[in-house]
Amino acid sequence: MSDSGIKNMEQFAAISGISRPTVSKYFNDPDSVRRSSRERIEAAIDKYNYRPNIYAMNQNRAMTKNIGIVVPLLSDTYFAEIARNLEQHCIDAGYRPTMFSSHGDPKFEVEILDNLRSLKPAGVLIAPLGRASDRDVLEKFCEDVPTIIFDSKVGDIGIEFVGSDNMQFARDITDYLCRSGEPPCFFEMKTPANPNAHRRRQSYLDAMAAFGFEPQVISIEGEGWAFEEIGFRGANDALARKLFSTNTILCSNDRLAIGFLTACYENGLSVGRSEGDAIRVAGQDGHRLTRYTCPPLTTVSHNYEAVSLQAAKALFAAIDGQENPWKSTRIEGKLILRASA
Amino acid sequence: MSDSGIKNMEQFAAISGISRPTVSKYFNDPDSVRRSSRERIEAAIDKYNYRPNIYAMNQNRAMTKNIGIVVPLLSDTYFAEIARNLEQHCIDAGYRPTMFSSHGDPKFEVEILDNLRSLKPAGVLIAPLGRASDRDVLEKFCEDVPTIIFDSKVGDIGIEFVGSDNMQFARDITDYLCRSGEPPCFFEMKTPANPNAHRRRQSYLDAMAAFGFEPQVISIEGEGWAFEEIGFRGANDALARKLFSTNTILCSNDRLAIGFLTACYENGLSVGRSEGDAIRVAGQDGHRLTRYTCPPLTTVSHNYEAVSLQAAKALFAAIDGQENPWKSTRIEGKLILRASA
DNA sequence: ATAAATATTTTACGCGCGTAAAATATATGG
DNA sequence: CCATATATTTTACGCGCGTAAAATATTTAT
Repeated sequence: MSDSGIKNMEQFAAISGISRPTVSKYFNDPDSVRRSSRERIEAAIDKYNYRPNIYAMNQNRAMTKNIGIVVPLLSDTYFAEIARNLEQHCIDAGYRPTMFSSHGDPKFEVEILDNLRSLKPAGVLIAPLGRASDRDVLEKFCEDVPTIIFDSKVGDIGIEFVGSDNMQFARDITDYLCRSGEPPCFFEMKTPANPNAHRRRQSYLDAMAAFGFEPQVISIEGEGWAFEEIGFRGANDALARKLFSTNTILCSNDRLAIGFLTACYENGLSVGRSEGDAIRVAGQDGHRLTRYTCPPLTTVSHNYEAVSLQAAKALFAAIDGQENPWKSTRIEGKLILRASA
Repeated sequence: MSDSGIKNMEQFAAISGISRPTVSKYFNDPDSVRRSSRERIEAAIDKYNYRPNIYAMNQNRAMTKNIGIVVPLLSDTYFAEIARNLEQHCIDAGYRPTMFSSHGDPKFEVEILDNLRSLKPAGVLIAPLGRASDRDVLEKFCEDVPTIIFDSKVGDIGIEFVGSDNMQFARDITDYLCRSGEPPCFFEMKTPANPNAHRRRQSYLDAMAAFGFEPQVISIEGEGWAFEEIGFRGANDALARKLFSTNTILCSNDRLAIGFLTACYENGLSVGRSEGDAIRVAGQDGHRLTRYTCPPLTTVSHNYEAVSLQAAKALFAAIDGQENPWKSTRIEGKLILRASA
């Protein structure tokens, strides 16, 4: 019960006693052939376990069922989670998703886009690197292939943009922190990889201004994607230098916050919102593990499901030929109150 | 500067003034054509930005440069990390790796293997689901495609097996824990997804016997891959029922340990090896974030680099035609002492 | 039962490229 | 400058499959 010598559809059709094109039709839609043909083909499949070559199939197809999903870094849990969601939606809708990671490198991003053309995808869902992306290449790609941009907006290209409302994230959590204790200092990377970081900072500044509080932004050094380590070092340094003017820290993202918590722990600072606690720490993103930090981290979670569903549906609609005007959707996150703040 | 109407190598060759097969040769090895031809081709590439279709290329190639990398779950950081390593080795060696995730589902694993045949890979690196895998399908696949099995051994199939020495992991850390304090209880899932869990338990039992200590295994309920949650609930339950006979817990893996730490925190148990601490907790795997738990987690880390390098090299050798007898390599992990134990 | 309408299968060609074998161009030796 | 050896390029065909258009089978109407 495996590939018993049958190497292609030609041979398979021969032993089935049916012409190859009919077999081809069967694989594209089993109901498109006569019942008798179908039964003979299925009997042969059971017997020889034949499967058509998916790449050859797509070679001369008018429209493939392929969908490319591209994210900056699959090892980042946020992207892994959203990519996983998108993948599932594609599968449920009968598409064949393939995932690609740019590894945080614009060169890879361009290469992936080039390779994607070979796949002849019906559509593509991409979270661009952001400011590091080769904008011209991206734009040209969007002209040629139905593409949804998600997470980081890059101009008004593609079918539409879907992402989280990062300004709302920072606004809501700043608001909460201001009302429940000392106003927060904002803790971020000086040169963030993702453009959303800038929106969060700006929104923090706006929210603080609305409250009439003096904002304080601590921008730490660090390159790359090892955010926990960067946050840990930055926090150690900032704590040693007593840089924080209040006892409340809002981190630009959860991974920085995780590093921050570790620094607090090692400096003997008890984190939390209770009487005896020395410092409050909050993050943003709704990272999987924030429920399991010590203490559990207060954060604003992306609405992963809504973002991925909106992006997927928009792509499917475009593939189905619907011509909608370009639009940008930013979905609200949800404040998750835990012990850390 | 993008695809300016040129849709295939035929057209590209025409405007370059060179025959298509020569262009084909160029893309397979730029030095295999006359310098003058090469220059004309490269000028045309600059001008029209043409790239051959990678899937059509592989259609009738004697040997592709494709390598498939298959893991049970890309969202698990251990697999994400090892897959990332493997991917890099493949790229460095001039291969084209493609990553696949079985999503913990044997059906997907079989489907991936089917699709992989369409890719005509030069070789495959796969971490099977383990006991859930369809063994017959796997075995048949290994007969047809040069395959290295890593992480979980399934029979003696494939070119060779490379994994971590899980028995050494549990032995060494049990040894350490016994020497540095009370002997550990073993905390694990009752029905682990990965067969290595059984090796770790057995090795714990052996090590305890060697010391003459009474072993204690706490096997908790829980299905799926949400290990932190499973560990958290199991720990809460076990702590409430005072199931642990000593103050030291060795978790079967780091993700369970992360959940365990959270349970300790919420139960007011201070974790660590200092005088005033109530409990010691250790994990196994060397999960990325164990450095940033509170307290940082003592664990045994996989030698990711050695495992992935050995697996990749073995595959490359097999692809190059070297006929080595089947072998199994288990690479030692490294004890990482931190504050939790 | 027969002609017309409809469903299904075949024929014939194409997709984008690799690759042996044949043809041609360049290099080497005298 | 010509013959032979060698480096390159072309010719011709194949890979595994999709898809219009033509051919055939089946169903429906009369």
